[in-house]
Amino acid sequence: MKIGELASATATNVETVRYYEKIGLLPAPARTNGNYRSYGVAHLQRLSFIRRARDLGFSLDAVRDLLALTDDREKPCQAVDEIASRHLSEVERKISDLAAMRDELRVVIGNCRHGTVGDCKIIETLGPRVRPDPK
Amino acid sequence: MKIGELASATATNVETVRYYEKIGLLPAPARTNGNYRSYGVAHLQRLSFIRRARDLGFSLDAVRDLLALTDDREKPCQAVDEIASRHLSEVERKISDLAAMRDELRVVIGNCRHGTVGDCKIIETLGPRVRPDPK
DNA sequence: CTTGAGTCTGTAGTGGCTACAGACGGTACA
DNA sequence: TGTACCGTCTGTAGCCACTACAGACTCAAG
Repeated sequence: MKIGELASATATNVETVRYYEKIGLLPAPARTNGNYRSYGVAHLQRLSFIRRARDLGFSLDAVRDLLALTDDREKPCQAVDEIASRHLSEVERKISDLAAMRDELRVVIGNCRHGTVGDCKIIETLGPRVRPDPK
Repeated sequence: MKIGELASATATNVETVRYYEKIGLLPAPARTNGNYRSYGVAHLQRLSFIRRARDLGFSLDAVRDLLALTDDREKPCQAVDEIASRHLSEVERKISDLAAMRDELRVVIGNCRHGTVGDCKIIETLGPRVRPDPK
């Protein structure tokens, strides 16, 4: 399988595949006579795993850890659970941060009376919350 | 006001203040005899605005646009409203992306039977969804 | 035999900072 | 007066996870 086929089979950019190889996430495949990368099923499986984990928001470091764990089938699953759970809390934290942003943005936008910038409530709300001379 | 005071008054890193100056977001201030940056109230206000907008998730480019708008008080507020509204939809999109991730992560983690990696449902769920030989 | 698509390596850019290194300024205390 | 120490200065490099080239090649179709 050539890199373009692998890439399209996994909905990945060709450049990204090469990047994963460079950072050691995907093993370097054999080469054809013309020096083209030649991938097998194992590569396809591994890249699919990586993509799916990335889609779920795992960092490349986390993916690396997960991949390392899959190599030893005897290890307890706990380490995997831990990585996933840590990531879940991270995602939940991001959601609540964004939800707070969203609520505040709605208030800000809701105040807009569509006049001029001079009496724009959005600008005003964004504007300086200056503490009176902390010095 | 020295850079450290400005920074702590706005909960910003000193490096970030200098970075904002470098990219033209914050005007270069006067210097003292010893070549220290010397800020006035206008800088404090501008940086407060920037920080608040950043806290609400606006990109530096959006902040730049907002700042440009605040300079002409006669302009209609519509442009401001547009930037903010566009940003709000962006935030809402991110929230729903993350919520989808969260839901899927919960399913994945919920499947964990705490055995060994060999029969780990997390790894399995993450694992290759290989379409049978697309060639 | 040419054309065009795919692939190769290597480097640089993105956003928004953050982290140094190495030199200089300013102040508090001995 | 020395000295210790903090803050500040400039400039450069690093972070994440790619993405976008440039310039050279391989290969299959017409």
